[in-house]
Amino acid sequence: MKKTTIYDIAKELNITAATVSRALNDNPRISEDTKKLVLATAKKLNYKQNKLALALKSGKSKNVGVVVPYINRNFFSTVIRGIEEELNPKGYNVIISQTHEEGKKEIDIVQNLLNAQVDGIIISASRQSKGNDHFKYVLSKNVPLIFFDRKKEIEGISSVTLDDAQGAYQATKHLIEQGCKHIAHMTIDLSLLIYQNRLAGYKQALADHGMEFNPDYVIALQSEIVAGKDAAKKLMGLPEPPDAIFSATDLGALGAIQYLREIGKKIPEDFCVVGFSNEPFTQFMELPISSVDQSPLLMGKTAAKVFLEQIESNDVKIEKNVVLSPSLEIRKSSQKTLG
Amino acid sequence: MKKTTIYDIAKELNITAATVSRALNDNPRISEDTKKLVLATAKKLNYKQNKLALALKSGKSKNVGVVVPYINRNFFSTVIRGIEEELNPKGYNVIISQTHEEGKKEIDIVQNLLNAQVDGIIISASRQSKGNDHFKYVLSKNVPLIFFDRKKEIEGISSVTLDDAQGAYQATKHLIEQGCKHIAHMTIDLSLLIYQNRLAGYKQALADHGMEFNPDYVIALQSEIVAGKDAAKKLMGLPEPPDAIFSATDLGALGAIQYLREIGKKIPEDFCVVGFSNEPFTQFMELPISSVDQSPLLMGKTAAKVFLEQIESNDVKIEKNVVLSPSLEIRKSSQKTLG
DNA sequence: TTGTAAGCGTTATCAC
DNA sequence: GTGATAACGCTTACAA
Repeated sequence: MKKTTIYDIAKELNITAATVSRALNDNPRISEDTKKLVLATAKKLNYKQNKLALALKSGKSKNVGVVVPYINRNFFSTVIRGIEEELNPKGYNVIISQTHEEGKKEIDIVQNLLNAQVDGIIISASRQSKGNDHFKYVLSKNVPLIFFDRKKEIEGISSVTLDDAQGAYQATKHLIEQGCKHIAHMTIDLSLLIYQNRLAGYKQALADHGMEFNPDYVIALQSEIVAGKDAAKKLMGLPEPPDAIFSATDLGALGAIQYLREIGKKIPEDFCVVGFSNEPFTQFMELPISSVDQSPLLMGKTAAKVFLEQIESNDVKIEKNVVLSPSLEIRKSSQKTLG
Repeated sequence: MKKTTIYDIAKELNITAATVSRALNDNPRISEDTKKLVLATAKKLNYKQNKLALALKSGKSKNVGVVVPYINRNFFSTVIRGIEEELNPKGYNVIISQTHEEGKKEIDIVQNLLNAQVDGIIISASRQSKGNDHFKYVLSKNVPLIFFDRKKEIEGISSVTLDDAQGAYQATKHLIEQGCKHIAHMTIDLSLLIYQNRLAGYKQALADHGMEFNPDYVIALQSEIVAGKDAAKKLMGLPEPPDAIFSATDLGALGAIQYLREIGKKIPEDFCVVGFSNEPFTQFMELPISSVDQSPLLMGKTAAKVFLEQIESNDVKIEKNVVLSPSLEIRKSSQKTLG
């Protein structure tokens, strides 16, 4: 079955394609009669607009590229869902790509999206992202670029991030208020801004409450449960072991909890733990884990809105940096006192 | 910065756009010299092929639509990841859309993807999918359509699914072998084929082992933990309560376990539970939950391969139905005996 | 080996 | 109010 074009409709009605186009676009200079006729035959011939032709002509593909490290991480897939829900009603499609945290892949993907004439790119930088040239290049092509969660400091590029420091501050403060005296911190990759900020928030909270910062209490791990267990073991082997852990990841928190229970620690009575990300599993556990929520759905929607603003204002270089506030979800793993 | 086209290169070299095009496409009839020259100036002018123009001309957009109920479900996002990993290296982009389980949205999305001239559609039918006309329509446009996981029986349409019955059979058989005498089954929506098949596998396993099927032991719930709890409560209130549950979802299994522990049941000693989907959280729990793995990554890759085959064979109507074998992951929640 | 010109399906700018 | 025509950027017969 051949695809019907506006020419087919034109031929059918003995008018010209231009008229058909105008009628379909509800151009006021077209008579109601012809409009009705065109619409009717369009339906009859099952006409569907070819978006590619429109895109080529207009220079707008109505596609937006979304780039994440991995798609099957709850945080990222939920951000994408937020973006989708905001952009689809406006007629945009979302093209997703994953970098697998590779810097090279990130460059390729951005280039590829540009070739595909996307109208914008919404991206969370990969862990090994190299340089900023590919990002600046996007701007030079007049294509809006918006960072979310993991940003890079580049002039003229907007971002939607979480106030990681504040989240860490809240978590640490909460632990202090629970009466914890020696709070350790598990982190991942301190070359990433988000983890630097979480560390900073942790430190700040300690300082604000007259507690000393102990470098031995900060331990970096790979985002895995096993690593969390090992780290907890290490911490508990210190001359003065901690009585609480604020982990920059939920899996780290989980691993720590597993180890602590193995050695007979009672949680939250003897030991408190707070994670970060509010992954779904944290609430499913028999011992639900307190965690800092990153509101990924809102982050996605916000990033999409920033994109739309840039498109509408027609100025790619407007830098807008939205910082979302985290919210601490207090659960059993850190709740000594009720209420 | 204006985008450079092959015309810009042509002008620069005082040749014609056609020659440039051929040179870039490594056409053997172009002299090595001009090729080199073209490539060099292409690089110099920072030329990037406009995929839209290519798509319009060739009729192939190099985009594939992937449609799922929700993207932020581990199963679906992992299938998408599989599709991506298979298709990206072949130069395809993946456009994702979510139906939110709505039949109407499914129709709109399919139509929209067709307008966008996708080269194929890979879809898991929405729960409330209405009719088959929109699917048949895709075929009539000569666009390959592939179902995964949730399929519809339509002649000429390929699918990649899991052998749900076999998975259910394995799970039930395993429970029987653990010595369970009264095995209940939690399901969700029996209007969906996958749940029908899981029920069938459960029944078959019972029959094959001389156990009677008791309709009171089958209970349908919404895919939520609370519902799982309630259902477990109901089951335990029966004159002859079960001593095992095979749940068609992991969340259902989790809810059941929570209730059972509340009333003091020892798992797996007194009661065994097996879930379905092998969601990540099942292994994180303090009491890891046995579950049937659906190998979503493989499912995605396989669906992508089937799509590629259809594209290459140039015949949309080749029906190929791949059925993947599930594998039961035995964990503590159902492991009375070791080994 | 390279140039010419048509065509993919739209929309926009002139005309009339 | 409608028609002709050019243009978006690329590929591809057909010529030369």
